[in-house]
Amino acid sequence: MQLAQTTPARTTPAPAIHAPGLLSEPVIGRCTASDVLRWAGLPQLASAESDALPLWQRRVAAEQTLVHEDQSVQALYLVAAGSFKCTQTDLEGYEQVLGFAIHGDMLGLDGMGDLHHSSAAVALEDSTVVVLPYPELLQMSQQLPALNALLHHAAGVELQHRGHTQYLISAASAEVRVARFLLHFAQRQLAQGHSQRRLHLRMTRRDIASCLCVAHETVSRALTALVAQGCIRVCNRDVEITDPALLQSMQRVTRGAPRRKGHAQGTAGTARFALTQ
Amino acid sequence: MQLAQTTPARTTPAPAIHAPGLLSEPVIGRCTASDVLRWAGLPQLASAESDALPLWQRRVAAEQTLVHEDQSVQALYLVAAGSFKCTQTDLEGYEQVLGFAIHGDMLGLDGMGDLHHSSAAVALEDSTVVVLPYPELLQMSQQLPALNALLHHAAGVELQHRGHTQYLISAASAEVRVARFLLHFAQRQLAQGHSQRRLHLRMTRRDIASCLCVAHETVSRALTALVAQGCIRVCNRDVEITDPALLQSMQRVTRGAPRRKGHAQGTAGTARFALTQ
DNA sequence: CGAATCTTTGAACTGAGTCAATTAAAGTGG
DNA sequence: CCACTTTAATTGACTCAGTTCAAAGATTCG
Repeated sequence: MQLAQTTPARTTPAPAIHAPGLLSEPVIGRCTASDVLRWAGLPQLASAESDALPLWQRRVAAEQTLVHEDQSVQALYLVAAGSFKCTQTDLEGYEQVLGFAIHGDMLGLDGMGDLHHSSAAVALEDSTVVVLPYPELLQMSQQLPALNALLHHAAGVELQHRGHTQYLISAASAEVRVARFLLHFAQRQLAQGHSQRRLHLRMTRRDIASCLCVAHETVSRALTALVAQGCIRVCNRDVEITDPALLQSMQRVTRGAPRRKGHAQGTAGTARFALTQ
Repeated sequence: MQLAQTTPARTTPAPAIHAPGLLSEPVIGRCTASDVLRWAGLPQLASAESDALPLWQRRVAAEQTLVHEDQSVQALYLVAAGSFKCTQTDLEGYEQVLGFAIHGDMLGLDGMGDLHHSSAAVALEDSTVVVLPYPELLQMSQQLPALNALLHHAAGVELQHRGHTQYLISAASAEVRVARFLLHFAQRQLAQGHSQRRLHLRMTRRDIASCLCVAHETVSRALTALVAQGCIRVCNRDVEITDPALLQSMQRVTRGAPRRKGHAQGTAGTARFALTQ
C-alpha cells in the first residue's frame, strides 16, 4: 500500500517537469498489483493481497522521454497502453534503438544493476504506464512473493527480447532482417490479442533501421522488395502480411554460417527471381 | 542451507552426463553466499547470514556446455573462475554469440522469464561455477534479502551487457567494432583486477566475429589494421594495447547518424592514411 | 608426427551505405 | 481553412567495405 501513497503526495522532486492540468503530463489513474501481474503475463499470481495493493498510472505523451539515460532509478514502469522505444545514445550523439516495448513490457529494468538507467525510454504515441517506485518495490517484494516473481519474470523476458533483437541483426541481408522484424512484431501483437496479419507500426523507418543496424533507406527498399514478392502490403505505417508462409521462408539465410560443406544459401536470390513474374 | 544439500544428493536426474571421478565433470568444491555476493559486485551485502549459507561449486571443462538452449531452468550459475560464451542457435544451425561471461557474471538469467533458457552457455576454458538451484534460490531470496538483491543486480548488469553488445554492433565499420570490443574487454578485465593493457582472449576469432556480426576473416583483418596503426600488438590470442588513447579515438564513427549538417565522419579513412607511414 | 582447427592473407564480387532529389504526410500559424 | 514549414518516406545512382571463396601458415592435441 505504501507504493501508491508515496508516489502522488511527495513525488515531484526529481521529474521536475510537472504541469498538472495539461493533457500530456502526469494525469494519473490507478490500478492494482493484480492488474500488473496479469498484464505482465503472470495472471496466476494475482491474489487478494495483490488486489489490495493499489498503484498509480501515469500518462506519457508521444515523443516524451519517460526514462532518461544515466538517470538514477526512481521507478520501474509497466506499459499499460501505447508503446515505447528503448534507446542508447553514444558519445557522437547517435541514437541506437535497442528495442520496442508494448503492453505488458517493463521499462527501466537495466537500471537494476547499478541503480542508473543505461537506456532511455521514449513514448512512440500517447501512452500509459504503471509506476512501480523502486525502493518501495524491493521492500514490498520481500513481503509479497508475487511481486518478486514479477521482477524476475520481467527481467527474464527482457533478456530474451534483447537476445531476439540480436538474432534479428545477425541476419545477413537487410531483407531478412526486416522480414524477421515484421514476424516478431506480429508475434508480439498476437500475444496481446491483436491481429497477426495487420500491423500498425508506431515507429519511424529510421527507428526500425537503427534497431536492425541498417540505413533507413535500406529498410524502405527491403519493404518495397517484400511487397514486390507478395509477402506483404504496405501503406505508410500499416503493414499487412498477405503471405505469412512466404515471409517465413525469407527469414532464413544467416551469413557467416558456411557450416560443413552442403549449405544451400541461394534462398534469397532464388526467391527473388522466382517471383519477379 | 537447503541450497547446498539438495544439489549433490538428489540432482542427477536431468544433467544425465555425470561421471564422478573424471577431471572434467562435477568435481565439486564449496563456498558461501557471501563469496557469491562479493564476486557478483555486492560485497556490502555479505553478512553473517550469507556466511552461513554454503553453496556448491562445479567444474566445467573447456568446450563443455553448462546451460543448454531450451533446457528448463534447473539452476543459475555464477562464474567463479574461467570464462564462457553465451550463444543462441537458429533454425539453420548458425550459432550467434550473444556475449562472453567472466568471473562475477551470472549465467542462465534469461531463463527467468518462462523457466526455459533461451541461450546456451559454453565454457571457453576449464572453469568453475557456483551452482544456485533455482526454485530453492527463489525461496531463499524471500528470507535473505541480500540474495534477492543479488538476482536483481545480476539481471540489471546482464541487461547492460547486452545493451553494450548492441552498441558494439551498431558501429559502422568492422575496425570500429573490434576496437570497441577490445576496449570493453579491457574494461572488464580491469574491473576484475587484471591488467588493462595485456588481454588474453579466450575465444576464437570466429566467436568474436559472431558476437560482432561480421565474418571471421574481417575480424582478422581489423586486428591486422589496428596493429598497423600502432594501437595494439597481437600474438595469437594475446593482445596488448600499446596506445589506449589511439584505440579510444578509433571507437568513434557510428554510421547512420548524419545528425544535423556538420558530421565529421572521415575518421577511419583519415587515420588509416595518416599512419601507413 | 599427423589431423583438425584456427588464423591470416589474397582476389573478386556485391549488398548496402552514402549522397541526392522527389514525393508524401504531418504539423504550424495566420 | 489553406499556404507554409518540417519531417518522414521512397527511389535512383554510385562507390566501397565486407562477404565469399580459396589457399596457405600456425597452433593445438591426440
